[in-house]
Amino acid sequence: MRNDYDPFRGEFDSLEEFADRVSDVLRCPVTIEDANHRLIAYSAHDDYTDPARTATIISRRVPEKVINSLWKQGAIPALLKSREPVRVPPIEDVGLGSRVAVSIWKNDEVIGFIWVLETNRTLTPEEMEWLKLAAKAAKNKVLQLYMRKNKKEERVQELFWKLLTGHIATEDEIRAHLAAMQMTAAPPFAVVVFRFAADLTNEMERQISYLLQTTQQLPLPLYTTDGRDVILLAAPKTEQPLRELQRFIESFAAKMKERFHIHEVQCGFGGVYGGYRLIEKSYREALAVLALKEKLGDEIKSVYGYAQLGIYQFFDFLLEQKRQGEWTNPALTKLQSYDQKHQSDLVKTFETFFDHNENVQETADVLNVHPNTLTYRLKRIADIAELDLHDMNQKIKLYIDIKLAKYEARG
Amino acid sequence: MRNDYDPFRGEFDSLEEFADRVSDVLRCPVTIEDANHRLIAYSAHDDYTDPARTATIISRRVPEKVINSLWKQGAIPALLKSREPVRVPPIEDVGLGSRVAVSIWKNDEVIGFIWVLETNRTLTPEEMEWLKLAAKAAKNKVLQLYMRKNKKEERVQELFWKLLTGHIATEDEIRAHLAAMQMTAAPPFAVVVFRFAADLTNEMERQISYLLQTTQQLPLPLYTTDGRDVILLAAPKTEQPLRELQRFIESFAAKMKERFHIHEVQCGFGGVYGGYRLIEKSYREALAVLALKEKLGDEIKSVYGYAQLGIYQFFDFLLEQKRQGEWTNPALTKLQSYDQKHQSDLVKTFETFFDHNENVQETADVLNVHPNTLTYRLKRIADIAELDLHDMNQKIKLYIDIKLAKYEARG
DNA sequence: GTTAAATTTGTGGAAATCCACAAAAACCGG
DNA sequence: CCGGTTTTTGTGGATTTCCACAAATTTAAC
Repeated sequence: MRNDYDPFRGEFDSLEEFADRVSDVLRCPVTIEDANHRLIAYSAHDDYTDPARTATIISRRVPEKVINSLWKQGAIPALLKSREPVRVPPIEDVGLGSRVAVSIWKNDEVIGFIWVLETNRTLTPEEMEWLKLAAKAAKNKVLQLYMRKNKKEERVQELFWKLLTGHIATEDEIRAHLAAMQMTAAPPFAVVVFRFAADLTNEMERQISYLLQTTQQLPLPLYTTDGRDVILLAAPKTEQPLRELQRFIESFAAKMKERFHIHEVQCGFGGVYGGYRLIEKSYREALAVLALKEKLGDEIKSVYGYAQLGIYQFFDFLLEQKRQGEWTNPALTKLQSYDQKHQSDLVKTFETFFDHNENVQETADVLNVHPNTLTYRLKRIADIAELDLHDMNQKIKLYIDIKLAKYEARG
Repeated sequence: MRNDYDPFRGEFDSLEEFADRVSDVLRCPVTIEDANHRLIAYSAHDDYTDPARTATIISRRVPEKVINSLWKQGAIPALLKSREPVRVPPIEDVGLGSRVAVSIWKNDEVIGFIWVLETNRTLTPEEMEWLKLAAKAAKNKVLQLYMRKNKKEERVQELFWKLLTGHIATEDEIRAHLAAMQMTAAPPFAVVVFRFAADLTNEMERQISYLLQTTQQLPLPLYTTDGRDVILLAAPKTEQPLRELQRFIESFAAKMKERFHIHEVQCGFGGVYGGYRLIEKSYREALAVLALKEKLGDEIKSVYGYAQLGIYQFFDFLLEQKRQGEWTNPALTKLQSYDQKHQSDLVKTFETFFDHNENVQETADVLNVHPNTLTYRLKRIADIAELDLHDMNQKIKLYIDIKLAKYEARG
């Protein structure tokens, strides 16, 4: 093995040409990706490619499920840690044949990957060394792309902030801006905000950016950061945008935890609206969700969307009313004083019952009492508070007042 | 029979003396009542009285159930129509023996009654004529009482208005005033307002006053009128004041209808509070109930108490909020547009379901559909509105927004 | 006009609710 | 400590809900 031999010395006009060269040298199909698994270049004259590679080329990005399985399998973590090539055994589930990969570095940062599909042969150790040289040779070209993207990114971010703060004149103007940047963001939109425990470090920003770039659950045309917040514009594509967003957020939080060990991510998202001008509103709503979560904690732990806030949406308003006027709920007062006098838990019982959708069984389990005990207490509540338990209206009012009292105590 | 003979000629020091005289002449126990069936005087040296009379004397008023049965039986209507004596056969249920009664008139108005208990004899026609003379003879004495009462009544009303409008300094001051008027009104209080279709006539005022004076369901220490409104202070005596008030109002409305053919009485009552100073608040709340009933009509037809208004209590606030801000419920919007497009009734279905306490059977009956149809629609609603039907919070929000939209449309 | 989708109605079985009634157990005031 | 009240737990049976599945019907779309 000649250590000083480098088959990739010299200049290449484009990364495509380079990919072809690598492919020729290694006699295998080659794919070059950026740090976020977007396709940068691929070798053209290959006789065989596996389904994963085909899909990658078609959509110009590695399918998310492939990325996920490469994370689980350990290849990507390894590539992010070391400059050595990594061999990945076939993964049938996602149509992945056997391949070898190497990461492309700039200083201490991974800026891309080269993938070599081992179609009907296996790379020799010598060829693995060549692959490392290929990674080095690719560095400058990949970097150029990277810079170009960053510049564009800055302009886009500026636009995003204008949208978030409502400093944009007309819908038409916005469309013109987006077109100028080759953005194909189409309504409806919702603003999603992730809030971390502390201000974001560069490291974290990169990791977050990576997750956002690689997700394909829903289009995320714009994103930016603000202190502890990551703000993104999501463009749900299904008829059930809320569920879509919910799923995205949950999987995002899970990945942050699994892959980067970042826990304690709060999240909120605003309404899903059709117009660009309502992005501001959606942003405000997302922030409102986060503010409420801060206050109410567990109460709305699994709620992310403004729409799912339900009655909490107007709690700030009600609280204001309550504080200035003499807002009392005699029924609640009676229950509270009964609880005090008899050391009982009628208020909590009622609240829990409603928290669990008026389901007797479930509530009884949560409270560790017999179902009959629960119904007995409810009858008692009806007596004491002079409440008609068949009247939704009255029940709702009591429920709201209980929650409002809690809210007041904390707020 | 000597037509010019009058056994009751001459002066009497007191009505007691007069009652004894009548009793002597007719050889029967005698009771004299004012127009509201309050005891004015009774003959003392009687050997036998029936339970009804005993109760009347003990409590200084005719028991309400006795009054009720006398209305049903027809005696009182007859007495109010004619100056002739009326014989009432025994009514076992209420402990009423056979008796003869006559009304005492001043101009065209009945100001009292004389009751003669036929213990072990029956009045002769001649004695019946004497009884008519007795009624005439009693007139002046009864009238004096009447006037005295009216004067007091005026002072009391003035106090009541002060309470209703909050123009009273301290609790002590109020107690002093009440003591000075020999009023034994003790908290807790609630203000009840009956609102009639048109301004009250003198005739109606008398009838209403009659009903209020004769009711014994709960103490009504004060009352006054204001245009179409009759305002009263009620002092519930049980542990369940709301139910007590509800019953009172329903029976009052029923009696207005049965006895005086006055329909279309609206009613509202405010909170039940312990302090005199909160009478004003209770009054405001009672008026708020009436205002809401005007707007919402059937929606809250059977609601009288402010406490039973439930969520409607804060609808004015919410509406204001809705009108100034961009308050939208995308879920509701989606349902509405779906309804429009497919000529369906999803919104109404949901609303009805909640109006009927989430009871499938009942709601299906009301909507005239199969229960399974209802559940199908609910699932559909959950899909379209992206609503979690197991989340009380979200359901409540939608319900409120539906009602709020209705309220807005009318208000 | 045919086909596909959405809606309504039906059936059946497991689970849950509702209700009345009653036996324990805990609590309270004298 | 007793006796009465309140609270908890238990039992049983009629009714209702929940769910899945399917037939019948209506509606919408091409």
